[in-house]
Amino acid sequence: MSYTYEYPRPSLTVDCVVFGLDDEDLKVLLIKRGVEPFQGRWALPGGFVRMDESLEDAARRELQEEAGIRPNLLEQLYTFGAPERDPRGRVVSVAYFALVKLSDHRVHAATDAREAAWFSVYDVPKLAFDHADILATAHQRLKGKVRYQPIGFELLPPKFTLTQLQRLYEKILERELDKRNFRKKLLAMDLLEELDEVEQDVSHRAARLYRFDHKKYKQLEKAGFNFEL
Amino acid sequence: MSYTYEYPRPSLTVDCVVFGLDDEDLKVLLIKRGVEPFQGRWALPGGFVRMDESLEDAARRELQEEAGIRPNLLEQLYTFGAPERDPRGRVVSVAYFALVKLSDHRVHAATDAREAAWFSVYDVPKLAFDHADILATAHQRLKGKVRYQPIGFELLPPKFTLTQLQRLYEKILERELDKRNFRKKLLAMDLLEELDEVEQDVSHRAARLYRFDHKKYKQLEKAGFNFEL
DNA sequence: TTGACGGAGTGTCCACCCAACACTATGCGG
DNA sequence: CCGCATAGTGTTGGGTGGACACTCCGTCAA
Repeated sequence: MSYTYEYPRPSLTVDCVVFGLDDEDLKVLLIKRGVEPFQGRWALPGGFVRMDESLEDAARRELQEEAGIRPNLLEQLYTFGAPERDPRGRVVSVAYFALVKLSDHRVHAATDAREAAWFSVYDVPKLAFDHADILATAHQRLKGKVRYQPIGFELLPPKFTLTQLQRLYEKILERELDKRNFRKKLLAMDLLEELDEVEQDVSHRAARLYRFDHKKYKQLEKAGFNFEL
Repeated sequence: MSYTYEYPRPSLTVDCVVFGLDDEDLKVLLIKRGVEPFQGRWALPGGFVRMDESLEDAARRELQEEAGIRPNLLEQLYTFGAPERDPRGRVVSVAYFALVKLSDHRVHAATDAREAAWFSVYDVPKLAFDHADILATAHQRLKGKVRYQPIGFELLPPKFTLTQLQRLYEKILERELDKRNFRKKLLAMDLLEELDEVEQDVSHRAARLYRFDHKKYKQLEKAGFNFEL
């Protein structure tokens, strides 16, 4: 089977930068390449776009196939099209940006046929293609976006403590925040539902659990409310 | 001449949303299509990406060819890849966002071989393909971006009055601003060079001219300064 | 020449938001 | 029951943003 065109066409791929958060660090999902080029090198999950699927569908499909992941948040990041970015020829890649709750996915990624693993974004091996550029772009986007959109919650379990949330922001923004000011601000937004539950299995006073109220956020957003910091 | 591949490939195009500003309104550049599909319909300037040029180079080339325009600012906007967006088959388009000083380009665009014209963004004819979506995305980006990056200056002549600048923001943001507060804020940023010149040919007191200091902005930006509103 | 018109240019006050800052409360474990 | 680790809680001062109105100046026409 082959396909013939009157003019030459680039290949089109999608690549995904999937972030997760655990107790130590902000993590990114990588796949070890099984074939040339860059065989054995770590790379972002991704692959060729099929003719009958949208770009976002392609990204979701590749994540499902390569790592068994269904992200909570998936959005287009940037399209990388430098002529020499792939040694096989002209390949243009539409990069996507995804956030997952690591607790849901830690096992999955490691047990798939292909070798997949979470790496700290501060300690990433040498990557295939221009994937280091893509990762850097995504990391920058995360740092910028987290401040004015409530996407941090996509990285936490559904029920979380305010301290967990604060740690999340501290890790992503790479600076320390004041506990009292942080709580004041978050609670004042009225986006967190205070649960009648506390965290379990801790050897000290247990903290109260909260849940992010997506519905209320959508309402407030329509009314012109702006999440910030 | 023909090109054969083992797997099918989408076509890849770039489309450009070029904004300009004149005394009345925010304008966008459109080209009248001379061929099917959508012959005679207005569309964004754009075309196919060549195998040896980057995406941005393709966007610049198309703008030059179709409208004789070299934009002051050109950045990638979003990639549109819905399977049915082009009746000719699968065509994925990388959209670019551009700003020009209309005074430089008003004539050029109208005198080129192809029919090109500036339309108010509030009164655009029915567009070809999904170009209305692309335009809407670009317009939204402009509104968002203008508030926290000093890109408005790319729409004005090199020397401008504070009132012109204020009108620009009012048109883009679609709300009125307070004159004193606006001046206070802009001048406090220390990014405008006060010239020893005033505007000419006005039938009232002439306003002082200013110039945007790109060099100083780059310095301040490195030092962590954030332009805002 | 002078008066009217049109837009240029200028300062203050108040309300709110943000950053800095330290102690008490509670539950667990030894 | 005592120590430890983390939870949880208010006040203050400085700075910023928004509201607000009058005088200045150059042109043009009577």
